[in-house]
Amino acid sequence: MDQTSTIFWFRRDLRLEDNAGLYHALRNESDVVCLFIFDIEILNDLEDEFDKRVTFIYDSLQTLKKQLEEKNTSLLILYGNPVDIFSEINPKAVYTNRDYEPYARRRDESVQKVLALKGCNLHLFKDQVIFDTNEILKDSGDPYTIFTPYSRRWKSKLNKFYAKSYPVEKYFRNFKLIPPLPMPSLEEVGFKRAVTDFPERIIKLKIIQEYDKQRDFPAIRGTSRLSIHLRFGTLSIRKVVQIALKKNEVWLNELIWRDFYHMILWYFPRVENNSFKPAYDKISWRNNLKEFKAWCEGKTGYPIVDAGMRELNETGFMHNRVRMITASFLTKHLLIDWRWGEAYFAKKLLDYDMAANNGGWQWAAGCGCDAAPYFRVFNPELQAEKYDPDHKYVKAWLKEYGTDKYPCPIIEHKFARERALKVYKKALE
DNA sequence: TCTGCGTTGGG
DNA sequence: CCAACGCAG
Repeated sequence: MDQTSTIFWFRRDLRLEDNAGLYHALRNESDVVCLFIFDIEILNDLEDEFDKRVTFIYDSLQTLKKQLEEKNTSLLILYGNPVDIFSEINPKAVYTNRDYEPYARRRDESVQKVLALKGCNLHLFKDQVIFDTNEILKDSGDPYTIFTPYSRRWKSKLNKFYAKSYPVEKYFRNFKLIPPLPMPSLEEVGFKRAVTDFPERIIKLKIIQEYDKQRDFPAIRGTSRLSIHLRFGTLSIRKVVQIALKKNEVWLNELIWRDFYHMILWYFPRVENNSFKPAYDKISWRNNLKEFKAWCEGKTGYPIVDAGMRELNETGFMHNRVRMITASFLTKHLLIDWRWGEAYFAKKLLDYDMAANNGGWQWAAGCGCDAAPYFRVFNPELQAEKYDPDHKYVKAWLKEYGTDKYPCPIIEHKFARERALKVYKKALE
């Protein structure tokens, strides 16, 4: 890499269209070379060599590379530790989009230092969210910790400008002209191809329009299923918000939750391993291994819980209503530490995102900012009656449902509920 | 040299 | 959305 070239570093923004950092790189510089790094620090923690998300990233990179090669440039794909890689090259500048997770912040800080020694700047841009962490604050300058006032401020600040797409195409001529580069195989980065159907990268307007009426019924295709695309940036949040603004305010709220949890993780990175409300770390979790295994495998004897876990295990997806039910069951009925459940979802979810997953789990366990009150214990039978009245969802995922092969409940609801209230209360007094 | 309006850039 | 800029008149 010579000093006349500028690098655009792709991370969780795997698209050319409406990409903030890429736009700025191409507008400010010439000879822009695109780079992706299979980050060994992240990949080493993935246990399953058939990890579906690595396949998704790999396929997205192939698409990206092809698009770039149509423009007579290419995508440089490396494998290793990003700090080591940047210490060995000498570009004019590096452009990239901001990442809010604790590991990513440490990594980017180290990369910035390594580059600074060579007089090279790392330019970071907001791309992942509509409002950056410092753009929605209370009058006091403090971050919000309650969703509703945050969302009010968010909505009042939003205008056409903040949801406007970046016209990246205008500057495509500033890519460095290079012949196609070789692409490492999945095996070379330590993985094998997972055979899975990934949700389509299509915003179905009919579903969005009905979102508020249908989103709670897991048997209905009532949610957008865009989460994986927002996670890896194969879709731009601005594009999605433009549609939400026109079509459905309830759905827009879900996108605001996403900004909210990114902001929370940024200002309170300790939530990665700790309850937002410290008192909740005094709960004496039972952490029974056998019960945890039953929950993971979808063998608790509560059909709605088990169906959700089977859906997760088989597809890497779980309907949001069922995410809340399974999380409530694990933390309240079984009194298993929310971190165990969070880690299991992190391993399995295609759309796994630390900010959203951690926020969701702390919400369910009651220990999060603006969480469900601890005495709200979902009754899995009532939830099923309400949201899966004709058992369509449950039957779709539990082939043994209704037969004598289906297990008896591993715990009785009324007993579990009272035990949870007692244990929580004791920790909080 | 002043004014008005379409275009562009900011994030 | 709003400010700055450039060009026409």
